[in-house]
Amino acid sequence: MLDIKLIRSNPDYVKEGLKKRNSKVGIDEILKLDEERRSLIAESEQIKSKQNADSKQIPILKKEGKDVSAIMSEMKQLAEKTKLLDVQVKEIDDKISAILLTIPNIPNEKVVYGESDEDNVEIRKYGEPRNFSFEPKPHWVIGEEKGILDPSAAGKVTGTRFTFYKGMGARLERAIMNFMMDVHSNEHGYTEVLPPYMVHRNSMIGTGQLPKFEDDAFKVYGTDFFLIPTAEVPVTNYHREEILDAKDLPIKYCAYSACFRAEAGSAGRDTRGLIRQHQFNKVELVKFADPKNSYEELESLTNDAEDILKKLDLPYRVVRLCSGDLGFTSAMTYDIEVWMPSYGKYVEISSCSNFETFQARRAGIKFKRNINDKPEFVHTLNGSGLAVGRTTAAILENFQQEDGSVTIPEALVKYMGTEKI
RNA sequence: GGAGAUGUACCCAAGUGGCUGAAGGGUCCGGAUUCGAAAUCCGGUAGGUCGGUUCUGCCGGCGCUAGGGUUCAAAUCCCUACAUCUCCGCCA
Repeated sequence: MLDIKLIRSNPDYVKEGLKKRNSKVGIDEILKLDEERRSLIAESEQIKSKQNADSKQIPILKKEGKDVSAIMSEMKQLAEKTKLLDVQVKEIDDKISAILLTIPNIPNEKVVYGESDEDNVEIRKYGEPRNFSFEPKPHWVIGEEKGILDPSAAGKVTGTRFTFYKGMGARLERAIMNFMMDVHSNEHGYTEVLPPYMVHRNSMIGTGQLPKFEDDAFKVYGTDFFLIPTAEVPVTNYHREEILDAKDLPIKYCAYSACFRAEAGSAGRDTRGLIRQHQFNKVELVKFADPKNSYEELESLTNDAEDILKKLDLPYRVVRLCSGDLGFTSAMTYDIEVWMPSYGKYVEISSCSNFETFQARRAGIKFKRNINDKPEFVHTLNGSGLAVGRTTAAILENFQQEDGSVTIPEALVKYMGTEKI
């Protein structure tokens, strides 16, 4: 959510920023409503001030034995008037916030204009895609041949875009999860969190999944809960409606969770394999940072995610998303893309973003520099550290051998208890 | 799922319709005492948010878990929701 005061005081800056996203939103309408709102508030508060002063007289006059019926009936009229005004203010408030909730974040100035992921800017590359001396198989073929991935059983039990992992496949997924959590909590200084997998509507609004993207989420029938699309939602909302202490910043959490996405609108894409599932595992990194150094925190968060790929010897590159590919809530995002032989290209495995105050304002997450200072909104950041299913896929594909086996990256051997599968 | 209790500021806590935006503690800040400190004593502040403004201040609205309602007037009465605790039931 953008700051209404920013829109009020500098509408051209806001419009300019949103133009990058080709977003046509009602800034002018907001300005009009805002003005209307403030004039109604002024009127209502003036009356209330009189009400408060005058009704204090009532008990005093009563005590003196005077007649208060005249003043009481006058107060009644005032009360009716303010009630009416307050209803109008509420209506306008609702309209304003409904619009505000659908306005995307303003991109950081470093974010270049672009239409699609084609225009993303490559920042750096690590490792080289392997030259296979044989025809490499896609991970879904490896998975089927080795009996470690079974999407058709999941189709029978649940439906499309679900997978059973089995035997060494299930163990590999679990090994990767544990490895990632250990690295982030032991080496990178994140506090481990295991969050709820369901959240209520306000949490989804807080991190920006709602109200605009309700079709992408799974709603739990008969409740007001949503299945989390990412641990970002519960973990960021962990500090909702709080005022944090500046000396505790940055606060850093890592969380494993299953993630649930309806994937509305991606019918026919990535239909095979682990790339696009309704349910997948992910380790998420979340930071609450001082606005003064949040972009440094974004760099280090991205590095923390990259470190996993380095330790696993997987080739990857980092791109900065252009405005057209940037998520609704983000001011700036680095995608980390791992080399996926079956796709013949780099595929997203992590998305690391700085939301600046966009989520903090929605979720009410503030901090104070000093005890007597006014609270300010924190900057929230997050990134996958990493998507586990896609990591499994990348390992199966990148480390497959001609004889059909898959060697296990050194760092995972102790978690797997074997050097190859 | 059933029954009951509770929800007041940073923490504890008083308060059943009007002079209570909130007693009293604690915390915190300043001072006295002391070589210094502890203890003690004196004094002071009370969070947040939305408006206005002649803007490092001042004025006003809201605000006693949240949302509604009754009333000229609500922390106080009524309704709903949520959370916490205790007991019962069920259960990994």
